[in-house]
Amino acid sequence: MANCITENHKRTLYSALRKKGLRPTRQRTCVYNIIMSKKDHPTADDILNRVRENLPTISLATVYNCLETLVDCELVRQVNFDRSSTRFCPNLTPHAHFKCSETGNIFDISLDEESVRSLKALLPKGFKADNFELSFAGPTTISSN
Amino acid sequence: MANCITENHKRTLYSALRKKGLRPTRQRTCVYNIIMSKKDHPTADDILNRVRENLPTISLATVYNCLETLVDCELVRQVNFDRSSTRFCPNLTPHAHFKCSETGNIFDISLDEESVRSLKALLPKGFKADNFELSFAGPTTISSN
DNA sequence: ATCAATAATTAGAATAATTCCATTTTCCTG
DNA sequence: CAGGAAAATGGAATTATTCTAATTATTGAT
Repeated sequence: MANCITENHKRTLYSALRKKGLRPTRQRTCVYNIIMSKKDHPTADDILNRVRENLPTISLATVYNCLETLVDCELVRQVNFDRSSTRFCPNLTPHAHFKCSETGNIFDISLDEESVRSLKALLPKGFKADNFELSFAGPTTISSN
Repeated sequence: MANCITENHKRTLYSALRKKGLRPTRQRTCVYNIIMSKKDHPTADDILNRVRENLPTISLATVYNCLETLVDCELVRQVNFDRSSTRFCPNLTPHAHFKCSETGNIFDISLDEESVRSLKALLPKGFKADNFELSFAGPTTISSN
């Protein structure tokens, strides 16, 4: 079953890479699988540690390169909270983020089409949003999503 | 007239600082005035350069210290776009930001009470937002606000 | 006004995250 | 399977920011 999911991911990854004339390397595949296999928001360093279980010699620079590629191919998303390390997110559906002020946990807050439309409607004439980022911070009683 | 505004700011600053038992130093006053005197989104480095016209010997560390103090006192706001330097914002009213993908210009998009309420209403039960950040990116035909 | 106590400023070193660079390795094509 | 392009690698470099230890400024009490 886990393999099944991975096979699906493989196809998604390969076709997205091919579309841009990029090669499906072991490193890219592994970084992508690691991100897809856990619905959280790891930093590049987290990802390095997880990937090293499979590819012990991968370097941090390569992790950064792979992540840049995956973001360019719109296979994963980048999330920034203030100045802390960039985090990476497997969720491609429209959503906001909530960072718990007590635990630091990050939650995806899914947004339906209507909410996205009303968000973009906040912009006055002359502004056209290609993308947006909405993040909340505060306390929560929820401990995981 | 410009002096008038500055006098107003001085009062605001002094009382906010006093409330926290902090001293109104020349550096803090100058950094605050510089930020209030132009409705843009300068980085710490921008602020250093502007402040040095009045206080040629101020150090970058002091600028960072002053900014931290001003943010703590809720006299100015901090804004982050991706990983680029933190920017500072004199606008304390509820607003979003729009970053022009062509020029890099940053615009404040003001939000009325109703919009703020509907933003916070996007959160499911169990989440309580102390604050939020909403930023858009894309092209615009507007050249300055 | 002066002084001591405390807070703030300063320059430069240190840190953290990320990017750059030069070299080596891998992958694809013929 | 050889040659060329792309990617991976380790380490150095860069950028933004914070820390540190020494100096200076501010304040409240005399």
